[in-house]
Amino acid sequence: MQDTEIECCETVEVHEDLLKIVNETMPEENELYDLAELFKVFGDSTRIRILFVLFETEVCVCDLAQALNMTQSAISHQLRILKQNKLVKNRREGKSIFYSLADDHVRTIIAQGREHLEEED
Amino acid sequence: MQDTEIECCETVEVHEDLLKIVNETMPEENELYDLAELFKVFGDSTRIRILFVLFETEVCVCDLAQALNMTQSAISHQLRILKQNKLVKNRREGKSIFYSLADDHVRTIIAQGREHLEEED
DNA sequence: ATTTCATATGAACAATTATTCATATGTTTG
DNA sequence: CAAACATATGAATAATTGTTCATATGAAAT
Repeated sequence: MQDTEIECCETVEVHEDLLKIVNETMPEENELYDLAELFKVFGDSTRIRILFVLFETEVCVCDLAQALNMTQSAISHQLRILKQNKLVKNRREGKSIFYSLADDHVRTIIAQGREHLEEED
Repeated sequence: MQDTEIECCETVEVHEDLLKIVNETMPEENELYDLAELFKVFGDSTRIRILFVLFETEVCVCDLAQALNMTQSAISHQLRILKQNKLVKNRREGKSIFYSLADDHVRTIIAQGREHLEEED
């Protein structure tokens, strides 16, 4: 237990509920951190562009770089981040490495994001 | 039209498809940007914590600050960002301002994020 | 009207991050 | 085995961002 004396802004009855929420329904600190880390991955338009390509087809790094008009290095760095977060997987075929979507949550998450944007005034 | 000579990494047949994808299924530049901006909002654990509280109840700034053990200023800055992105709305009641969820996409997006995390090895 | 309370905001600093450049790894071909 | 090709990675730089501190706004109470 902790020193939880709350006496701000005259709101009296909400406090116990609030503490209950924070203690019971709030995920653990490391899950919150992981969630934020995951969404950071979606928070870059280069990575979003890569994902939109992968929604349609598997593709190698070189083609991705050309299609998105970026350097191979920049794309490679971003693919690494996508892979670390398991949004993307890859396989080797000769000299090339082909990337594809790892997971269908990616589609859902981005679809929900788009819906949210559409509903703006 | 543009100078689209592609001759990298011996992959020959994919190129036309790739260009078709990039030209036809890829959202406009500003939508990509807006999408990334939206997900950046979810990419901070303080804002995630705020949203988890708002999943359960409407709450005023002062109580939020106390519950999350942060300064009023820090919370206020983050609420501003959440509001600008229409994830959150507010109403005045006397001296206090109460914040609540603006939209149910927020729940879906975060739920999908959690599901994705659960599926990790 | 002045003080108090709740919230908002601007400037500054520290920390994080995307891209570039140079180079390393690893596979294939000669 | 050496050269060429596709990709990965480390260091450096520039840009972005979260928090703090100080202060401003705006409503309520005395």
